[in-house]
Amino acid sequence: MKNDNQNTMGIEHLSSLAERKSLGQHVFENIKQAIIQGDIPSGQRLVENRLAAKLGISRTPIREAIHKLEREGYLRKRSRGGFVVLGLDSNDIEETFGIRSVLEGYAARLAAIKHDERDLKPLEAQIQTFQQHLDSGKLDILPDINTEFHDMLYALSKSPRLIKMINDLKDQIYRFRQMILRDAELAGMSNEDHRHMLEFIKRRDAEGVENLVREHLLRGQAAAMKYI
Amino acid sequence: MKNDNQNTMGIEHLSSLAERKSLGQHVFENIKQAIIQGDIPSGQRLVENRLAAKLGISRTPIREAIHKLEREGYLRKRSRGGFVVLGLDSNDIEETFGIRSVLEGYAARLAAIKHDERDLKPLEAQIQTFQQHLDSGKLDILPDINTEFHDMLYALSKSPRLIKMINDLKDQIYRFRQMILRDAELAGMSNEDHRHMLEFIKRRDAEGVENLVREHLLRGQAAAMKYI
DNA sequence: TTAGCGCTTAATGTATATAATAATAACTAA
DNA sequence: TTAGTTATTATTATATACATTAAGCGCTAA
Repeated sequence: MKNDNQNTMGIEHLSSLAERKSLGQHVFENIKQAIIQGDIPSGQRLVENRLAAKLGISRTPIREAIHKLEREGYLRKRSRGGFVVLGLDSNDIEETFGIRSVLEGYAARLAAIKHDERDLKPLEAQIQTFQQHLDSGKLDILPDINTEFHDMLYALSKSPRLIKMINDLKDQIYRFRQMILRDAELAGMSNEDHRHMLEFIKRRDAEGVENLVREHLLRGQAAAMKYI
Repeated sequence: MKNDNQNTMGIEHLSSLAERKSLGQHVFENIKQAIIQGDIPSGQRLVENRLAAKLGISRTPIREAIHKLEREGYLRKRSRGGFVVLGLDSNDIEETFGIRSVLEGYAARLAAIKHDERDLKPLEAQIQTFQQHLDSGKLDILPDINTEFHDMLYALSKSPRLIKMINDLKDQIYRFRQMILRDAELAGMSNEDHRHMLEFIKRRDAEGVENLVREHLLRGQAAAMKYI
C-alpha cells in the first residue's frame, strides 16, 4: 500500500502537462490568438478548404474552430462564402472599455470584500516591480506587469465567471494595448492608481475601490481613443 | 423598371422569414433552449451517437452543437466519455446575479445618458400593462411583461455587446425565474422600482438609475436565494 | 488473493465523399 | 441591347467511414 504513493509520486502533474489537445482545439486557439495579436488582419477572408490545405489537415477540425470563433464574435459569415475576421471601430472600442470598467470595478469591489489579508503581499511586490522597471526605463515589459497586477487583483474576487468575462473582453481589444500604456507618463499614473487601489482594498472600502478602478480604466479608454 | 418593385414587393421580409437554419444551428438552439428551460435536467449525459440516432441525423451537426454548448458553459466534457449538462449551485446563482446587477445597472446608466425622449413612451405603457395585470390577478404573465420592460430599457443603451452579455446571463439563470417574481407582493415592489427607474432616466440621472437598478436586481437575488 | 497485463468496447477525433447552395458568368431570345 | 434563364463554380453542409483513445473487465501468474 505504501508503494502506491511512490509509484505515482510526481506523476500527476505530468499527466496534466500532457493534456492532449485535439486538432480542432489547437486550431481554434491558434487562429484566435493570431486574430487577437493582429497576425491575421481584420478583413481577412478565411476559407475552410484553404486553411485545411495550408495546415495539412482535413476540413473537419477547421470547421469546428471557425464555428466557435464565429460564435465568439471574432468572425462573421460572409454572404458570398467564407468568413471574415471582424475589425473593431471606435464604437466597439469605446463600448468594450465601458463594459470592462464596470466589470473590473465590480471585481475590485468583491476583492475588497472577500480577500484574505495574506494574499495582498504579491500585489505589493508587483507594484514595486513595476516601479523599478519604470525607473530603469524598461518600458516594454510594463504592460505585462500591469496585466499581471490586474489579474492578481481580480483573482481575489473569487468569482470565476466574472474573471472569465473580463479576460474575454481584454482579448477582444488586445490589438490596441500598445496604444494604451505606451508613454511613461501615463504608465506612472497607472502605477499610482494601483497603489491607491491596494489601499482601498486593505481598508475594505468596496465603494472606493470600485470607483477608482472605473476611473482608472476610463482613463485608459481615453488614451486609446486618442489614437483612433 | 417599375415591374421590379412589384416583383419583389413583400418578398424581402419573406426571405428573412426563411433564413434557413443549418441542422447544426437548429440542434444547437434546441438543446440550449431545452437546457435553459429545464427540459433536459442537469446531470443528464449527452452522447453524440445517441442524440444523432434519436434525431435521425448524422453525428456531424450534433458535434457542432455540443461543442458550442460546451464553450458557452452549458456542458462539460466527462472523463468517461460523453458530456453532462451542468447544474447551478447557490454560488453560481449568486455570482450570476451579482454580475447581472452591475451590467444592467450600467445599461440603465447608458440609457439615461443616450436615450431619445420619444422612446420612453413604450416603457410607460409597459408599466401600466404590468399594473393592470397585477390588479386583475393575472400573475402568470407578469414575468414576461417584466422581462420586456427590461429589454426595452436596455435597448436604449445602444450597446449591443452589453445587451448580448446581459441576455446570456439571463439565459443561464432562466431555470430559476419562477422563484423570483412569484408572489404579488414582490411583483408590486418590482413595478414601483420600474416607475422610479423611468423617472431617473427622464431626468437623465445616470448615477441614480444605476444604483436603483443594482438594488432592484439584488432584491431579486435575495428572493431567489431564499428558495435554494 | 492480487498486482499487472492485454483485450474489449464505447466513445470521441479525423478524414473524405457526397449533397446542397448561392453567386457569377455566359448565353439566348425578344 | 437587355431581361431572363441556364450553366458553372466555389464553398459550405451533411453523411459516413476510419482512427484513436481511455475505461473497464477478466485473465494469468506470483
